[in-house]
Amino acid sequence: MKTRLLLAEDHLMFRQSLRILLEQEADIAVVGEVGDGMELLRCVSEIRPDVVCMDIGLPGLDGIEATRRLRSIAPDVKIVGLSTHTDKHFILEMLHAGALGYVTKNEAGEELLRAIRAVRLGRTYLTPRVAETVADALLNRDGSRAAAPALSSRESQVLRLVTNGNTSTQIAEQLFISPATVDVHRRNIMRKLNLHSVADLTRYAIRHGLITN
Amino acid sequence: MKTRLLLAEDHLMFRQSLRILLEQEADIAVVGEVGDGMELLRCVSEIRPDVVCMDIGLPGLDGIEATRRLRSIAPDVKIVGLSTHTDKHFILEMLHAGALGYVTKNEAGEELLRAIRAVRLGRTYLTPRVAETVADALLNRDGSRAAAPALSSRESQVLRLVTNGNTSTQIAEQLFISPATVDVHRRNIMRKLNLHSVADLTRYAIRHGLITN
DNA sequence: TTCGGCATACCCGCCAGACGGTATTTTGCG
DNA sequence: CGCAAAATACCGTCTGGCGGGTATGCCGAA
Repeated sequence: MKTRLLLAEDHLMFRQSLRILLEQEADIAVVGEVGDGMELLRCVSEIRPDVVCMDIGLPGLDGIEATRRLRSIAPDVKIVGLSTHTDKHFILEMLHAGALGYVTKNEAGEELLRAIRAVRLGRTYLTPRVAETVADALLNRDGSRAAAPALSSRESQVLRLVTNGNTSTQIAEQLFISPATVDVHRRNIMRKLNLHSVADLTRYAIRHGLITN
Repeated sequence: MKTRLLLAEDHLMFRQSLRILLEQEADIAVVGEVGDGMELLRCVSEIRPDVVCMDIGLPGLDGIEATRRLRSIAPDVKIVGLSTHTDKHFILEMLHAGALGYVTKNEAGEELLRAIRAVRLGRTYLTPRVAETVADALLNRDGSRAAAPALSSRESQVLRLVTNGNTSTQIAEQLFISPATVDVHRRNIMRKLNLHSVADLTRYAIRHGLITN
């Protein structure tokens, strides 16, 4: 019995070529392709795949949210996260949402095959590189916090102001606190998020909807 | 005689599967794969491909700069730009740098084949969607230019690197120019755009599709 | 109650960002 | 060919980003 696979990936060209790669394998049958999260949820009950390869960057409904919902409507469908991101944030969110495997697009197709075969059997599979990232996150003492490096409300506020182009002094004036305190907040934010420049912070803030663009 | 093709694409998995897709064609032979821009420039004189499929998001040396340099060291090699971006900035920069074709990853593999076959003959090929974007850009020149004064290609490149979290020194190393020059570029960018912090630049770059999020 | 997280605040230093000039070479275009 | 623009490069100054400490009071959870 072949593994029934569904590809959820927004880049058509990648999806097409990945399909060809996967169908060269004797034990895998690609039974469907979708290009966005809503489409995935609509057709999964009809297609009944064993495994879904889920890109994180899906339009409409992102891969993490799609995974969460897919778990609730079809708990026996196994999910492999597939992404360009090596960022631990994405990996942990994806696993927490219910993915059993995670592979980055930087890795060989062989890795994806391993992941598909493992999750098919209900096992988890992380590529060595991904596993390393997860291990690092766990060893950083904050096992629970590492998944969602939650900022305090004050820190979020400072982050928002920093990424809107304010200097520490300007922020201090707006919040009626000392510039030194703002500085400490910013440093704590950077430590928590493992980011080290205003540009990185700004991209993070936009990605997480803290500021509008 | 088959078209000798070289793939320059940083995501290994996409590269592998694209290779399989392309090699199903009788008139195409994939003669090499590289994962970054410097590697491309090193091996192109040895491999002597007819056509290079160039991803814009190459690490080390981005696709636009790699295209520019490739044109100077091997002018008879035809280049197809390949990117996730549909933004006119990227498309125009890439074409200006010397690419004959441009295809986005959102499109079918068939489009890439058309582009490869066209540029092999020295013709240009833009997918309909890309052509539309280019046409829009040309027609809307007044409005867009007035609102946002055009950056030179070098300036766009520096802006991209700055807003990706690089320091002037790092940028200088990547572009093989002096940090002082990078500094001048950044100041010119800021003057032209009337922006005065890295955070502002980053939001601008994201808003205008110069960098991904 | 003790420990950790949070918010507040300050010390230090280093270096990069921001902004002001000036000057040369290269290049694109009419 | 000649000009304008771009790209290259250096000279300053000064502020702020960034990271290393340390310390205080408060609060909630173990």
